Amino acid sequence: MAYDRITSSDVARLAGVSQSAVSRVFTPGASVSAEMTQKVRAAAQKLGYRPNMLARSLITGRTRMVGLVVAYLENQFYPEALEQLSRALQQRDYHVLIFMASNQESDVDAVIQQLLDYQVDGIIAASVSMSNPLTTRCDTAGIPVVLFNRGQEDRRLNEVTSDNLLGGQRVAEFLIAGGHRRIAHIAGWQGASTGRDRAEGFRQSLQRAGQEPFAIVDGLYQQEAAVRAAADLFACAEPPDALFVGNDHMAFAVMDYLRYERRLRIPEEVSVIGYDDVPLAAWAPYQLTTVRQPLEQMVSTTVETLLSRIDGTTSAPQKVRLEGPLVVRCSARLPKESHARV
Amino acid sequence: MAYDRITSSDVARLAGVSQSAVSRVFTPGASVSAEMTQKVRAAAQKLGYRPNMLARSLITGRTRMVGLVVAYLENQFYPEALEQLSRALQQRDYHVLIFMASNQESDVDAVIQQLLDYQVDGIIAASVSMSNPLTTRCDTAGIPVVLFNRGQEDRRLNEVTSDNLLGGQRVAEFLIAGGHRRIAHIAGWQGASTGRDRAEGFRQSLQRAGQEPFAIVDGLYQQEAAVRAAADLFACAEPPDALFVGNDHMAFAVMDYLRYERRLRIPEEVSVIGYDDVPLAAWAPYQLTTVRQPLEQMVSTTVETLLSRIDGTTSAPQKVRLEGPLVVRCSARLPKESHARV
DNA sequence: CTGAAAGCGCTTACAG
DNA sequence: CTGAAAGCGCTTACAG
Repeated sequence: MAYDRITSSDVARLAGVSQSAVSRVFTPGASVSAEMTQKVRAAAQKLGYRPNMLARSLITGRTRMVGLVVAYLENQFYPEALEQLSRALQQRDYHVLIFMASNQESDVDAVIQQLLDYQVDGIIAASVSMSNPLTTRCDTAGIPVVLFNRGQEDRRLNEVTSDNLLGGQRVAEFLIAGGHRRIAHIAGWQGASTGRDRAEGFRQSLQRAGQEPFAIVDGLYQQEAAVRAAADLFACAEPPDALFVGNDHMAFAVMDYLRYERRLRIPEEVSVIGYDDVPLAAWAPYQLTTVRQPLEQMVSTTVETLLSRIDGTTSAPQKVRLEGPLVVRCSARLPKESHARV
Repeated sequence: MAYDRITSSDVARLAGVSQSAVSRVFTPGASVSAEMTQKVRAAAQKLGYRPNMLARSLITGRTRMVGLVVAYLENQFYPEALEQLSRALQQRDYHVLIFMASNQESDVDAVIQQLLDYQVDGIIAASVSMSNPLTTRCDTAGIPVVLFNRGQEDRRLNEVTSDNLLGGQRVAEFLIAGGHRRIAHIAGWQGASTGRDRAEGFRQSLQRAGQEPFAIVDGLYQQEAAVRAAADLFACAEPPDALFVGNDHMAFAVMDYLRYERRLRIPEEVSVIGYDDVPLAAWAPYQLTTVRQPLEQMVSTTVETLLSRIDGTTSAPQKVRLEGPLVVRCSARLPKESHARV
């Protein structure tokens, strides 16, 4: 290094005390006299000294870094989650090492391995799944991981999701109550628990009401795929009168397609309901009726869960499912006796 | 630690070699025989050993971590930038320590100080400014910082921006050519170089054409402030016939206000032009004419600049200004002899 | 409360 | 090419 950093020994020399004393002054809870504290702080100040976190971490076994794995930031839900997660962690004096991953498991695994190399204290995986071997690695290394907005059948993994099954049910019920009879679902990616659960809830409620779904197609959480699906759905003579789209992100693209390409009026000619309630859903051009994911709660639960596992307070992995309301706006026809359900 | 990690000594013992040998096998470019490599790798494999990056960093003085400071992820420009920046860095085997900061300088400073504590190799500050003392700290510590999408008068800082002055000029010229005579500017935050430069370019071109701006008001890069400004502008008898809005994010809110609150048709009754060309600008409801920020180039330039400064290849800080085109869509009236200028 | 010493898990001259 | 040893910048028992 061309630049010589200032170490605790430099401070000790200047203050005329031992290096251990300097260390203690910067270790909360260590026993040091007021006089010592003052002398050391003065010297540290003068030299611009700050403890090297790396060296500290090597000994304490704690880096106060949390790894965050995230897939795509295109869907507005994720930047929001990322921002809130970061802020919450920052507030508790944890820092975020971020990794972008594709949905491919091999990619996720590589990324998590690197996180482990950096000795993060815990991992938050947002909307990606982990392989079994990697989960084992984290487990034996004692690094807790919590899955954010994604479920996976592994008891070693913590999970925070919203109640997607219930959400899917509510959408179907609302649409049925609105008098729709040809209800289709452009589903979230069926490789993800969220996509599957929402579809399953939808299916259940329809069946309970004695209706057949018009169709259920996988939109893969991608706008292009969703629009293609919509195009197929509306190519026939008797198209759907309602569309449940697996998330808001796809729903926006579908709405644009329906209005601008097919010249359909929403909700007069076709109702559309989304999932997530991202900020855009409330904007004037969309006014999307959608199921809200309780982001704040999801974030705080995720952070609490992770930190308490890091502290060793909680021993058993938790699977938390949070409820979110259907937010009624103008993209879907209202039930006869319209009562806003927020 | 309840969990004992596997160290190079463990591997050395199992392989029957020295600890240094193990280290060499995992150090690219070190001289080791094929036989040694094979023995060590086998043992490492068996134990699941991976070098501890922290310990390595302590010696090498390089963490291969880059600090990224970002303010708000609400404006779609930033998640995009963040994603691309992360991926580019990841590809070059650097990792991103992310911090959210407000626009307050004190907050930014605190955050950067923490980045320094973690011994990051370099810092990217997206749309935030740094105080002088902090810049000095980074400088004496030998930590290069590059300002992304923000300029600041300090020769020690690297900078990557688009040519905001030119962009502002082009917008004004386009609007003038379109026959507008009452052109207002809801500017980007005047506390930021981007906001100031865009406004200045706008002013210059108007003046050159012998026009007075209808008004220039600070929109603070916030949607609420921008809408308030628009409300004021349109409260009078003879409102503007064109609006240059300081970024797309504000422009969307302003368009919604104009259309849904004031029932104005765009561009028939009023033209709107934005800045950034985020993905949303191309969506059907907006079709926003806007100046593109060449994000890919900005990202790659930022990464190149930072890494070459980290490597010590480049010694003098660079200020790079990249040009971006005016993307003509449908939110602003076209000049008489309409020739698409992309 | 304070200091001398050991050690966290590595890399890197230094001999051989 | 390989090993023994020093050392990166800290924390933390251990004596006093």
